[in-house]
Amino acid sequence: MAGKKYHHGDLKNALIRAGLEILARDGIDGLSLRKAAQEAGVSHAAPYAHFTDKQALVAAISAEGYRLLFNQLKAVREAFQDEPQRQLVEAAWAYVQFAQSDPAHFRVTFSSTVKQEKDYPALVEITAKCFEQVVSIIASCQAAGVLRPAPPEAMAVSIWSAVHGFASLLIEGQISHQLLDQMTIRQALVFTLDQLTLVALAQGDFSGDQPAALRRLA
Amino acid sequence: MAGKKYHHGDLKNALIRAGLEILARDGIDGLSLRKAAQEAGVSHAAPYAHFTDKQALVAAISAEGYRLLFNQLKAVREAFQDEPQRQLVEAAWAYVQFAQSDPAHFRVTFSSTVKQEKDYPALVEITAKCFEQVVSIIASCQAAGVLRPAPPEAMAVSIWSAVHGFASLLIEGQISHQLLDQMTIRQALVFTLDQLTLVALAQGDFSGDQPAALRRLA
DNA sequence: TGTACATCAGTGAACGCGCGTTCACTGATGTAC
DNA sequence: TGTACATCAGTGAACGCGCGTTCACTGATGTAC
Repeated sequence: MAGKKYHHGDLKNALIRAGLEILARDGIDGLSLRKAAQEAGVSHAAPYAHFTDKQALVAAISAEGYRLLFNQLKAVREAFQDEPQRQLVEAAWAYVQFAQSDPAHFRVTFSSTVKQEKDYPALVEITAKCFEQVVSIIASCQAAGVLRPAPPEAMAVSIWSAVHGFASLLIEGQISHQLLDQMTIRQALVFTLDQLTLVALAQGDFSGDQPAALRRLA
Repeated sequence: MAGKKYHHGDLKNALIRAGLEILARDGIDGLSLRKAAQEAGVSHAAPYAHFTDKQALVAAISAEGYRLLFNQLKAVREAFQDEPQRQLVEAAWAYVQFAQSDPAHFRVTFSSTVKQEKDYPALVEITAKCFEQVVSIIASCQAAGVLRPAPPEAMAVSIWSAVHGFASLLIEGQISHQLLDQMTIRQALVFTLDQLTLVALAQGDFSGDQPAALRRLA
């Protein structure tokens, strides 16, 4: 769409996309406004027409991460409308896949460096929308007897903690290779969720042979 | 012990301590070799006599974090020798308190920036020792019927994920204020652990009024 | 349809900064004799 | 006990770098008439 014109046309979004590429390629410490400008094919001062400072770009990138996640969570809820326990598994899996596919973006998204300021209402809003999706899934799992009855916000924090911790430890390379030799990442995730639910998810899981994997480990 | 002598005497450890102070004060991006040298009262080139590069100092600081945690886990096991479920709660609590009391050190400790290299055997070793402590606690909980029977390494990953996730979300400011107004951090942690155990921890918990807190939320 | 002009997204030079790292050096320490 | 010397932990100047941010500017765009 945008050629080599003087006016770029959609530089703001181009800078966000550039930032995502830099994160994927160079990691979190490699992200700079100057590099984003260069990646977008624009002089290093141009970004200041669209972002007041570096933090504003980081906030936009973080919001983009939440937006990505929100869309996935919504899609999962729609795809498995009457299967709350499957919603739970697939939502968690989407979360872990986000972390795996772009660890630096995942880290930026959930880091607080930006958040404490209230200067980014769009970020706050999409964060809240994400959390609502999680709470909805949790509530429907409780209604279906998949999760214990308890205040859904509290339960959401517990489940989210487990999934977020799993994703974090995974991308930081902290999960023992011994374990990952014996089972797939998805199986390890479902095993973890299984500890939190009242019904056995693993047997209903689509990858099939988790019990065998566990037997091998024992 | 060390005055203003030309030879410092214990510069290596002084640099690690300096690094910890900088982390606490300026956060992860504020950590530099030059600042650590200054904080230790030494010229900015002096650290190179003890660390080959910046990464080596970071690795040492990470190892220090694991050492801290290891000591706490060991102390918990010794203090509650025949109460596995209390070991579980107090170990998790020690972990969360580490994160809360020094978030930047906590992040550095569990970040992989360094770890992939095998150049830091001391770091790898203390990491493994920490994980062993966790596995031991989990295994004794299983033996006591507090946790379901399953390969303890797999169970350890699940529990660790939940606790690590909780600690991470907490220090990134992601846990809803609404929830934290209704219950203490310890209560929220115990609630989470409760979802993972076969017996109710909350009632045996020492802070007492968690059920009331939950009732308030509902 | 054509022209004057306001708007504003971009440019490029310049600023000051802190960083990691190297290098020739120097001062203190401790050991061999 | 005293002296020569090797060792090595520290110094301070210097390197090159990329960064965030500002500033006077310029070129393209679109609107009023």
